[in-house]
Amino acid sequence: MAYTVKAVAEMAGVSVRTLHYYDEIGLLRPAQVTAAGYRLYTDADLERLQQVLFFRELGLSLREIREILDRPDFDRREALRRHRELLLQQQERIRRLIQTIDRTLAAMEGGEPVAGKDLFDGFDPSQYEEEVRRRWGQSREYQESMERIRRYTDADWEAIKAEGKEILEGLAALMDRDPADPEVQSWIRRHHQHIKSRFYTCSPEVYRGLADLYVTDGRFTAFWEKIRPGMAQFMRAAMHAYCDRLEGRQS
Amino acid sequence: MAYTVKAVAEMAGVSVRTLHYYDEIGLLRPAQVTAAGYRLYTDADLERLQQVLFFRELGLSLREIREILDRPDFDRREALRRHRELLLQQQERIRRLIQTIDRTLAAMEGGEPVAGKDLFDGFDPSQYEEEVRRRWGQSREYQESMERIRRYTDADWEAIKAEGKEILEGLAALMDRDPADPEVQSWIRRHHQHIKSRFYTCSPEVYRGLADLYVTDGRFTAFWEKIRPGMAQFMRAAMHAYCDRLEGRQS
DNA sequence: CCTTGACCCTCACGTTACGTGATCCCTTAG
DNA sequence: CTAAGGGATCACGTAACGTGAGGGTCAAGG
Repeated sequence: MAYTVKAVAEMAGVSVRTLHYYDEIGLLRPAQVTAAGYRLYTDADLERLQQVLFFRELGLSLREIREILDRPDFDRREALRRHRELLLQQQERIRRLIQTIDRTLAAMEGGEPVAGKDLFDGFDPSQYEEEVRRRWGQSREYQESMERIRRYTDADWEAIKAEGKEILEGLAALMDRDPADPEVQSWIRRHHQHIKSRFYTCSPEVYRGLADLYVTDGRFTAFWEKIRPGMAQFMRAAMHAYCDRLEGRQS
Repeated sequence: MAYTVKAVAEMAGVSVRTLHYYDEIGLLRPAQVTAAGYRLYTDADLERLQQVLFFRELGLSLREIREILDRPDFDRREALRRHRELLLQQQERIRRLIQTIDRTLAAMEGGEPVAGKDLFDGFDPSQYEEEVRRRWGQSREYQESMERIRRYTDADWEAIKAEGKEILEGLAALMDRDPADPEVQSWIRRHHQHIKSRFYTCSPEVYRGLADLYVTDGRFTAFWEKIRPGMAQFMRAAMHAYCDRLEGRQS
């Protein structure tokens, strides 16, 4: 019925120091202390610890947790709702940070062109080559694609680059429209082969992804990173082209 | 050409203490120190400070910023990309936390029923009454709606509650399907009047929102909070019904 | 020349939620 | 009786400053 610090620490998956600290700040006092100063915890203490850990997991401060647990008249729902608001703000902030980083990366990579085969502005396939090889190296499509690429001349690269630019601008134009719009569907079908030949693989998810381009950046990026590493960066370039167009700038 | 701490602090919008600290840790040493120990900053220092603040804004630690700025061979892009990964992880974590809070709130509110007119499980309109009155109190629809509600008997409330449950389950069933699916469109049209009479207002955005239900939770919530405070909670209840259905549980 | 007020400096402690020793005490098995 | 394996209490370290305390510097006005 009575547990020592070590026992509790192991059961709850926290350190002994943490229990000492919770005792110190009055968040979790052991039910009993022996003459020798040993802390002894009961099942009720364990239950309280579980609650503490739950709220800690949610990101509340220990002070707030103490308020919630000690004051029965404290409005827990209101506290949770307030905390939820904070989390939403953090989420929004992080979203903006990621956006800024993406723009910065794009600018940095625009500033120092890779001079050789920078297919699309801001998309450098060589950077992901290793991972791509690991994931698709065995597939016939990959082999064929590499073979094709090996035979390209400088003029070919120029043509491909121009074509890529066209695709980017097409994507930018698409984002205004309804994905169910037959014109959009037709555009996707028209460019299917181009995209496929360049990116080695194209699953049904990619089509849905193209139609889904207008969704928020967070989901957008996560989606593409899952489907195809490196693709997200290409898609972000398209996003930027779109934003530029919105702002009336000509790229 | 030489600025004192105060001048720099005001220009950059940081505290004097912050400049002291940056000097102390070697992140931003002033170009010159007078015999009396006064720090004097140059334009070059200001420029460096701008860079420091930029990276700080992105959430990098001061140690990392020092590495980035001091080592010209340091791969800034790689550092940014790594940081971006961290941010993505944080984002995912926060998303899960919010989800947990929502479930907790739903459980808490299920645990202590409001006993009176809890229309739908987890949706308590009285909670938002004040805001609703501020925003729509003047409208004729609101007045009429309140008048109707005032005349409801207990049996009416029971019926409405049952109907609400049906709508929730309908929504849950919808989420598997393509929003462009004619059946989905028809469902939305069928229930339009019901939803409208219950929520006082229904704009075209709401229809698009219904069709958009399958998007990620973050965007989902933000969208509904914008369209109609309190609606998000109702919609989340639908989400939970959906999840329960996925897990084979019957609610 | 002296004062006044604005500015500058260097400690040094407080913040959060513990991690990491150092040093010493208690309990129990062999 | 002893050794091992706890347990306890300091006490300092973490990141990025905020917030005084106590004292020096500088330019302008009397």
